[in-house]
Amino acid sequence: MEKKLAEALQQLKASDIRITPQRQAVLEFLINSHAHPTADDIYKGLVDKFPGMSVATVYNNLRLFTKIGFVQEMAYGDASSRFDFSSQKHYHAICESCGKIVDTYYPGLDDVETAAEQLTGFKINEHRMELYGICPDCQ
Amino acid sequence: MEKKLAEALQQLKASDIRITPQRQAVLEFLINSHAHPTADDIYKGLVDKFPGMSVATVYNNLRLFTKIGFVQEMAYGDASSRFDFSSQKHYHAICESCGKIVDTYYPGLDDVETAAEQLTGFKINEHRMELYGICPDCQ
DNA sequence: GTACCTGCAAAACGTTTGCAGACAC
DNA sequence: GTGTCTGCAAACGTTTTGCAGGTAC
Repeated sequence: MEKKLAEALQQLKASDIRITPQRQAVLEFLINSHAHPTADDIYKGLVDKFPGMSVATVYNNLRLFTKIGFVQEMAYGDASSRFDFSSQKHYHAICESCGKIVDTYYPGLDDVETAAEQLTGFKINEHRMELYGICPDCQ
Repeated sequence: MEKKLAEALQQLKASDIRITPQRQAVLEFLINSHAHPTADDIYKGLVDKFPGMSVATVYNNLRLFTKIGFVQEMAYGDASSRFDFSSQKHYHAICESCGKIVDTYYPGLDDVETAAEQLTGFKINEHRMELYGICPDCQ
């Protein structure tokens, strides 16, 4: 875990992006969180440690991290976007009852991309998938 | 096309849902549109024919249609949701440059659902997939 | 006639922006 | 010291809400 953070910080430094305490805290929160937090979750989680913390700062950094590829923004129907520190490729199983999001893995869906390229003429870079259903707790 | 509309109206009638002119117009717009319109697109497209038309009515009906399964809401990052009259299962190819959304088809991804069920314990009902890339026009 | 639907306006909500001061480098 | 980042508050755009009147059945 600490390794991921150190790697990420190093990449920031290499890109001439300043490492402010707030920025590092947002990054740390994302790496340590397994709950796909919203911007507000992150804000609420950090405002104790950083009393003056602003939501704008959270959004600023989330946008930055998304742009450089550290995190993925997920905007699934719900009111607010969720953010995912994506270290490896995975899909999301979303509970239609309680809204919980669980990571799930499935290999070998790359041929979908080539198939779509032939069908649409797009040059596909990546794909995402969401599986909707009922989680064990809600069944 | 008219067939789809008639079928849909019949299903509404069978569900004891009133067929108001505005409701029918929203439905018709969705069926005839191949452009995955936003709520505002629909409103703008209908306000000429229905001078008093309210956005609230558009949203009311979109929510209703989503609930009974006529349409799918797509909330992909953009500011506003898009709505898709889904007659058959398909996926979306989204251009990262211009935002265009094109339908694409790919068979036999149902085993992903069963795999996810075993991994997560979810009872999966459906899945969606988005392919991100660059469309022919933007390449 | 009655319940549901519409239109209107205001409000709520998540997110973005402008700006002045602060701070990482 | 400089340019970027932060915090604050106001603004923005989309969506929701409450309510009074209207209309499909």
